[in-house]
Amino acid sequence: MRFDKLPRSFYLRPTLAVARELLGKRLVRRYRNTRLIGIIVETEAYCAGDPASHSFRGQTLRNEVMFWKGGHLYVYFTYGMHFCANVVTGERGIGEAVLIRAVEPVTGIATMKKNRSARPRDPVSGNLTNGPAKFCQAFSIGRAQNGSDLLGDRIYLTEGDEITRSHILSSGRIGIRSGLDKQWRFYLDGNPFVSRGKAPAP
DNA sequence: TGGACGATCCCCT
DNA sequence: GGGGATCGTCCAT
Repeated sequence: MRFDKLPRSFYLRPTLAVARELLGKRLVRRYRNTRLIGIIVETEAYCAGDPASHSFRGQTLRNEVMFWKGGHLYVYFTYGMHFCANVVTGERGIGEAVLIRAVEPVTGIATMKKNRSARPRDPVSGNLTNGPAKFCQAFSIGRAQNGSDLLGDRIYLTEGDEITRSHILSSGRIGIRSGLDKQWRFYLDGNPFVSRGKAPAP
């Protein structure tokens, strides 16, 4: 197989390294006898001691999965209507994760469009997965996927094409009110599937 | 038990 | 560029 599944050891490393190196990796979602695949093009890191992180005030029922061992999927519900998906990093009990903010659709685009077409406006491919909640909707990721093991067969990550380090940019994270000084958002320079979210001024 | 708010998105002006 | 949708979660009464 050309694109091998990422091993557990990939996730058990410093969160910022994982956030950067997730760029270019392929996310595979088995869904109704088909396969949805996207290349990760934008991530954000949420670390221990970080006031912007859900884990900052300790473990609760909601953020429990964030404290699991690296290589699990933490899915949360927000704004009364959206889901966002994170890759848990580090050892059990740490509480760190990487938010998947955008992917480039590769396989199963027709299904992604269908999943996104609950909205009246016809989604075009550039508007399918260029935001954390859009990606979850296109890939049909919701509450049932919270806690998924990324070393399983339903949702997992694989190697991708090599990404040149100089093609990776960083910025402040989007949509948060604290931790604005941290340049913990990573994305591929010039990739059209990166979200158009407004980054806080540096 | 209540209220404030959120790691967003979409539509309108 | 601004506001509304919409509800689970958490913390303060």
